Amino acid sequence: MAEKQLRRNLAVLPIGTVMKLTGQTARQIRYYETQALVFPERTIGHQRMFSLNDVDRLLEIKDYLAEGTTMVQIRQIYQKKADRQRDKQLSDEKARRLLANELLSVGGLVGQRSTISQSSKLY
Amino acid sequence: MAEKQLRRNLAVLPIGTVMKLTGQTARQIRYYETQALVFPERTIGHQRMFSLNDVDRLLEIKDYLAEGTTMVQIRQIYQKKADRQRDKQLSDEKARRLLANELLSVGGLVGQRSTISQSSKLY
DNA sequence: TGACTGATGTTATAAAAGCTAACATCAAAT
DNA sequence: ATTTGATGTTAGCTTTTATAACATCAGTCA
Repeated sequence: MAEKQLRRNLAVLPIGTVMKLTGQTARQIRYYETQALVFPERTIGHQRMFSLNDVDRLLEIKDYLAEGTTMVQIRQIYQKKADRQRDKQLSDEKARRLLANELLSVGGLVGQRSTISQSSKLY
Repeated sequence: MAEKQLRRNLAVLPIGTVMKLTGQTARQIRYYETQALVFPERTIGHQRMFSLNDVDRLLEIKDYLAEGTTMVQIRQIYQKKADRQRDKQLSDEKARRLLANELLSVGGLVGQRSTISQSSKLY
């Protein structure tokens, strides 16, 4: 019981759902997009589709605004967070590369892969 | 990182999303509803809204049909599952009642409640 | 104080997505 | 040869979403 979960970055929610989930108006949500605070995807017909991560961020934005934080400041907060994230990615990458070299020079066993079960790829 | 999850029975997905998630056509999904295999909720404007549980069930239905199982049979399968579930609910209920009585007759400490954190109720 | 800005409301108009209902198809069962 | 079960297709209508423009209103600041 209780197994598969929705990938948090999968854009599946229309704006109406997001309104209910966040208590924000469509006007607000769309405005936050123009301010580069959230980045919903679009359907072929241009309708916004949000992920759970988007919803979380909107809830955070709500809190920030309630504290009096301005949107420019909020954007900067997320920008810095993204930068740190990017740096971490890079250093992790470097670490992995080093480790891989290490292993290669010793055992030569890189490239082994276990098969991935089908069900885990559904959503 | 990675905390809040979507309640699996919260109806938030429009039929278009469900189509993509299941690979079924709107026609099929709606027909399965007429056959009492899924029970999406409706918006005020009568549009179907599905939960993750609904999506799981639709994927199951897909497998059943591929095996040649008929919809009547599928409905019966779910019916029996629901019946067993109901029985279990009832016997659990009885067990809890007995336990509560037990505790009452000894300590008299029933009715204590811990507060529920706000965030856990968002979705 | 008066103009400006930031955030949101409101309204109009158009397009996309969804709804029901009816008729069509087609393979499998009877 | 019919009937049945599952699905496709089409038409007409409703709901939801989109963009854009104008309105409001509180707070800031010269």
